[in-house]
Amino acid sequence: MAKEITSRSEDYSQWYNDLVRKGGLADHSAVKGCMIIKPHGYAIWENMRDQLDKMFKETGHVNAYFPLFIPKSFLSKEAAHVEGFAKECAVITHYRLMNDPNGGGVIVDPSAKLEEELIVRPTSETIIWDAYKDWIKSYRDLPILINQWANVVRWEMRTRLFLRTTEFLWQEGHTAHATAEEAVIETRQMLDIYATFAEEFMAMPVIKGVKTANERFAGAEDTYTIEALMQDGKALQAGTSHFLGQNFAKAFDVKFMTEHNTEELVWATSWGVSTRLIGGLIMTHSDDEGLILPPKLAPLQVVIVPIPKPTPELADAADKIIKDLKGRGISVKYDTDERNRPGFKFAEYEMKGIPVRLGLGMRDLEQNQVEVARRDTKEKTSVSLDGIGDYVENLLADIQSSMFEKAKKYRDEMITSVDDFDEFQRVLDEKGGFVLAHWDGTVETEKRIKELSKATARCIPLDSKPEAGKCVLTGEPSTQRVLFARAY
RNA sequence: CGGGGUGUAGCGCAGUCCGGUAGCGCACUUGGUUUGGGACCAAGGGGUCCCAGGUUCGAAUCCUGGUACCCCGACCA
Repeated sequence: MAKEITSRSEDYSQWYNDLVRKGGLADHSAVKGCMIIKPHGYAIWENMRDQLDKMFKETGHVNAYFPLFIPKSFLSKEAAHVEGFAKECAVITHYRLMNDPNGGGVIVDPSAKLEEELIVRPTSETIIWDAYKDWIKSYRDLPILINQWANVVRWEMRTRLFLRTTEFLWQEGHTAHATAEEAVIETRQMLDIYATFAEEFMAMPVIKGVKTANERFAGAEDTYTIEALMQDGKALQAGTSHFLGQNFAKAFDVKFMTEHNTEELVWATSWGVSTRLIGGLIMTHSDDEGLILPPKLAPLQVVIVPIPKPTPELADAADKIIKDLKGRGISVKYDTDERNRPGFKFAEYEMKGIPVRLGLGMRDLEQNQVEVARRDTKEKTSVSLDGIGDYVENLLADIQSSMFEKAKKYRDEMITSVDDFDEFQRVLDEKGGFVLAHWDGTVETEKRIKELSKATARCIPLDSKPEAGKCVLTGEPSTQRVLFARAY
């Protein structure tokens, strides 16, 4: 009728687009590859942001803000970093417009050319380390544990709402340490925070691991990642935490005096997650009826729908429920909109992924009960109004955990160990998901595997045990299995 | 950046081949009847047909260029 969603089986990409658009999360904007994040989508981001921010602060981090524009010369100071980002930077060349003397609106004023061009940050390591150079003189100035919430721009060739947009919102942590050991601990700590956030709040199971050299962040010594699996069997890199070694300290000449009066280079980390997480959230849980949101991140957790329409009696009953739920910190709305009938509202709230719906009509009131519908399983039950608060509170917790369990069961079933390349290819083609395979550790083999199978090395899982074996492609010796998948 | 597709009312589309002054469904407005899973009847309102140029007496339709989005590849969070 009003809003049809393409089914996942028919066209997975179109299903995703339909959910983003019809679920009210985002729209395309007038600028290529950029999106308008609409209130429902932005509210999810705000919930993610607030929770992560809390976790960052609990571990001693503070927020700051560095500029959007970076002098072009900064980017070229770290060789690997330039290599990684040069191809996707937006460049500011002028600072003024003027009326077109030939008519036809405004043109760039050729006399307003910048002495040094500016780039729009694709990430902020360079401008931050240029500042750290002045901030860090002594071991007493360390560590610096700064995070910033910001937008960044990466001029990608192909974009998809939330998953890869030209401009996106994220947080980037940038820390400076006196020792390598401390920086590594920080890198791993932030990876753990991301994993905890993904699993406990997004209900999205992830595999923690370290990236292969080929997949590593430009300028990092080691890149740690959390990898999630989407319902179509493709992997999604959901967050990364980098041990940057002394690469940026060298590039920006950031040294400090130790307590032994020696001069040493500073050790660094950076770590980030972005609005891409929203794409991961959608593709982990949602179904053909619309979004399914975990209660801990849902902009609205409970909606009460009067049946067939609002009346004073129903309003009284709803008020009592609202008071009870709000006292428990549960967000709830009583839908008094008389333009639509209940059936329409049911479909609409299902589309938007509201975890719990309470259907309240006179028939229910006469029996002192309410109809409770959970979005994740679409189960409906009638529950006594006495103790409804306890029931809903428990139900939300149950939805949160069962969404995680369901996603984890699927993910675990989609991890396949393979020992020869035919099987490697066949599993990817017929089943999808993660493939655990031996690899000889060379970039050449990794690239060859990608060419042949479209699958990339996602990570070397942190919990993997050393295991002697032979590379799935070359037969060369290998000491452990690596996680491969086709990825977003 | 290559290949394919699409752009017409808020949304989804027909009309384009074969040029003649724009239509359907949903949504919207008004009135009425309805109401436990996307209500029904009636009467209305709403359009630079993506943009710019060209051909023509006349262009949504033909030609040229541009632009945006979608799908598939190469590059990436």
